[in-house]
Amino acid sequence: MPYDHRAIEQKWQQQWAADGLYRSRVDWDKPKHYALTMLPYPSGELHMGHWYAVAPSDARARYMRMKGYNVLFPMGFDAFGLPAENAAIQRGIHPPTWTYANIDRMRAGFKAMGTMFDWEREAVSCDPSYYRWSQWFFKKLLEAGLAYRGEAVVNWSPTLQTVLANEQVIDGKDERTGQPVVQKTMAQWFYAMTKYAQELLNYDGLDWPDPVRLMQTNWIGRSEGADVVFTTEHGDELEVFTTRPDTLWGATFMVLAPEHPLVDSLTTDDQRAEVAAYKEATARRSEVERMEAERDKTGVFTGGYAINPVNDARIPVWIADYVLLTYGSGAIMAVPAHDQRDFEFARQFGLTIAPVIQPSGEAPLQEPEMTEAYVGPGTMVDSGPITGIETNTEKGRKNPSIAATIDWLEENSRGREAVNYRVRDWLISRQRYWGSPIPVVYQDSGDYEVVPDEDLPVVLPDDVDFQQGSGNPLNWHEGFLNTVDSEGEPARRETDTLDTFMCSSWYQLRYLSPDNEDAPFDPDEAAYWLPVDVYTGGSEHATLHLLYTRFFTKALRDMGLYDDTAEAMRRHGRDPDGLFDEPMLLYRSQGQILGEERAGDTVVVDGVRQDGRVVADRVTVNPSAGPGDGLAVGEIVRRTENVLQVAAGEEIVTVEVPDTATVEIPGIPGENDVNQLKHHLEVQRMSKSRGNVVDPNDLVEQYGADTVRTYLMFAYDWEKGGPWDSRGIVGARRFLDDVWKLATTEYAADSPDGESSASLRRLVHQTRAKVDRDMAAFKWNTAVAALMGLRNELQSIARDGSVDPDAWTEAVESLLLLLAPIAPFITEELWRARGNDGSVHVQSWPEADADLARELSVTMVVQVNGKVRDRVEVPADIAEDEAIDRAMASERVQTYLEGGEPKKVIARPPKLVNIVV
RNA sequence: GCCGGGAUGGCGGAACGGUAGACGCGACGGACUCAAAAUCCGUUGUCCGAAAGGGCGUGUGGGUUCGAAUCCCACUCCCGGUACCA
Repeated sequence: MPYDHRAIEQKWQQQWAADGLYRSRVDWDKPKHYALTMLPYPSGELHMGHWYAVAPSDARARYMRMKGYNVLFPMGFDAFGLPAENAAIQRGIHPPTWTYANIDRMRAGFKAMGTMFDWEREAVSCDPSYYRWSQWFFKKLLEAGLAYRGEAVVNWSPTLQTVLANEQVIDGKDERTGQPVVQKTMAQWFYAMTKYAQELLNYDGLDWPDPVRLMQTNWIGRSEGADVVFTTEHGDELEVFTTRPDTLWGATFMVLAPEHPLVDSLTTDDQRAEVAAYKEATARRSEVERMEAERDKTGVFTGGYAINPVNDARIPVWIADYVLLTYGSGAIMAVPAHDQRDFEFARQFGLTIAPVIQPSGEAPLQEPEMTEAYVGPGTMVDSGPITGIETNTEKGRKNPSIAATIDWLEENSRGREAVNYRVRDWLISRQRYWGSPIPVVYQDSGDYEVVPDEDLPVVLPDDVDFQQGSGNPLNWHEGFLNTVDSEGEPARRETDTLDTFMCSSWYQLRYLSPDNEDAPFDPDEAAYWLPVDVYTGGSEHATLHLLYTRFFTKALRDMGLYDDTAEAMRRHGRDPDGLFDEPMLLYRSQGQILGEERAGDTVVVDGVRQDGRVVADRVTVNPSAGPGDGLAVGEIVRRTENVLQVAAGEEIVTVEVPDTATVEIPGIPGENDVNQLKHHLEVQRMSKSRGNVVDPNDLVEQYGADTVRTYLMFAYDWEKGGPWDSRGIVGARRFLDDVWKLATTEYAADSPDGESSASLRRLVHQTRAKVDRDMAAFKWNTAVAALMGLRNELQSIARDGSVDPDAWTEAVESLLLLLAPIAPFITEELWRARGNDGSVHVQSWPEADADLARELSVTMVVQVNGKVRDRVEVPADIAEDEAIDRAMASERVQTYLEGGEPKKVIARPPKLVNIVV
């Protein structure tokens, strides 16, 4: 009976559904395990990246189930977002139509993948029954003072009169029209995430990868220092945050962000034109560009002055784009002698540089000889009350000069100790249609009111017209816009929608009771399942999504939204203390599957040169063509629609291929067109626009889902990812073919012997231990490799019949059980075909017996000066003396010793002895 | 720019500071076959050597150590994030 993956996978998909094998229900008598993997955006079909993320997570959930846990492993869809609107605009498909069709395809894909998702717990974020609660949470946050209306800049396209996503802006221009984009300030909604900045720095009790914690810690960016109040000449207060208040006496100018509110009043009439021009230029730059330290410093003098509160010095106020309004107070005091960026700025514009630290034991700093800012330790000079105090490189109060300055500032009411965070409040407004409406109405007075609970959700209207204008169609949907406030007075609805990160900040709660109409989640379910025990997802989410969801959990806790859950926990004897501080206890991230590298076609182009490019009338694919065979000859390195970039020798030639041109591709029969020309692909992220997508459906059809799962888990270090290789998959299929044969062929014990049987049992129990360890640690590739190793051994035993039947059966059934989480279909079929009762997936995990796994003899390496010179078989429990004797007895070692005594011997029995001569 | 990660045979990848290259792909040789595919058996880092054996070898340059792919310092290139892609 051959291995027919199509029949088997169909059969078990249906049988499992019919048996309800993957329903997960609260059972207080069993330990729970909430396994969660990031919900996908429904972009179309499942692609290789989804398989790579989800199949191992599914294997992990199955493993935990076999380990005896009651496992909850749900799936849903993060269904609001930009691509649906793009489809609407470009192809005229309505966002919900497009989205729900994609969800149907992807759900079917996950079933074909063999996942153990409990589909009765599915949650879809664009469904009104879901976003009703997103809106409700917004209300709660607003009532708790954690949501507020503020101002923020957006990418504004003056041509389209619309707000663009960062992704839609390429090099300061709109990607579709090529027209410039400017930064524009708008009133928008925020969550006060900075209130939780300090708590978010704490990872106690969390098993999260160090790099993720580091990135989040850096993202939050805590710095200690002081707030110091300067005054303008008009008497306006101008507060700055500084980490080096001790250098206040060296502040020779101030720099404000160009958007700072005091810029206009500070600017003198002669500087007004220049300042206005600079502000406009800044509006065209992105934040990343502004922060590039390598760039030449730019800036403009406002003409205004400020008074330094420590010495009443009158210092000029400049504006420069390297100061951001979003960090600190949007203004800095500049100490060019001791800050490199300020130093460069001062040199660029000829501003005063005044050293206030003298390095210890070095020549004193002197102007104008300084070539860079001095940031080392020393003694404070020319600094009024703190002159003579030592300074080191410590931050905050640990630095004596800073501590002294803070004390002085506070005593004299000129400033105070302060902590500043780089992290900003969470901007949740999106000027988009395809998102959850923000449940707010605006009265004629300009005041706003929240929509009452009984009117939630504010439903997103279906009848919108994307063609009528550009941007958010809610802006001119009269039926949506016009409403009344609580007094029955006319009011206008908020047309901004919620950031989709908000939907994904609480979805783990909705899975607990997706149909609940009374609350976002059922406290009785939550009491059992929360918190998430294992979370998996892409490393690209390390800062944004993972910080947002941590913030959200803490906010919910503080708003008392877990109180009922805690109560239910107590009823069941579970201590709720600390269980609502963090959403996910353990997190692991997987890498990305990149596209397969591919050479482009070598083409011969004939046509005419025109405006620096070639307009082709004939393009012929010819791998052996050389220079001179046509107007342009070479590999296609890039193709965008009908424009080719051809690498003709050193030069890249742009070739336009009009409809009238002839395209000849010898490998493809019939009439050819420009779309069939292959261009060079680098190893890079798979995406439709790059044309390097590998469709898993084709592979499932050809090899089966089990093979695709096994291959994806085998071929990469899961946390790293790597480029797709279409050839390697046959190895995974061969492995499953071999497993099939081993489990279905009658074993003939022709010449059983005790030693071979014990040796096989040793390997089986070593493999059990290895796979157990690897699966616990998400090391899928080495787990599969260990199973392949067992396969190899069983194949050789099948040939010589050297073990007794019991040892054989134990080995084969161990192989099936250990493989079950990875390849659920074939193992289920084989398990039952061998006459076992019940599903392989509800069996107990085959635990290793340490005694049976213990190795009796070991190959000991004998090194001379760290180089391997001999190997000897020794008992695994060999003593150190004995190991050294055995090593010294080696003839090979003796030739290196040349009769002398070793200088030193390092013994690490039973693996190694190193003899130094 | 800034933050985080990575680099090991022809390829994907293994290796508690202790035998570098497990496992797989590919390639090569052989068996089976009229032949091919599939399958099975074997070889496969590289150089010198008939062999025994030896030299070299984990992105680059230095360092620590009896011993470094692994730890430290400096660099190069690649990937992810950079707050409106999700």
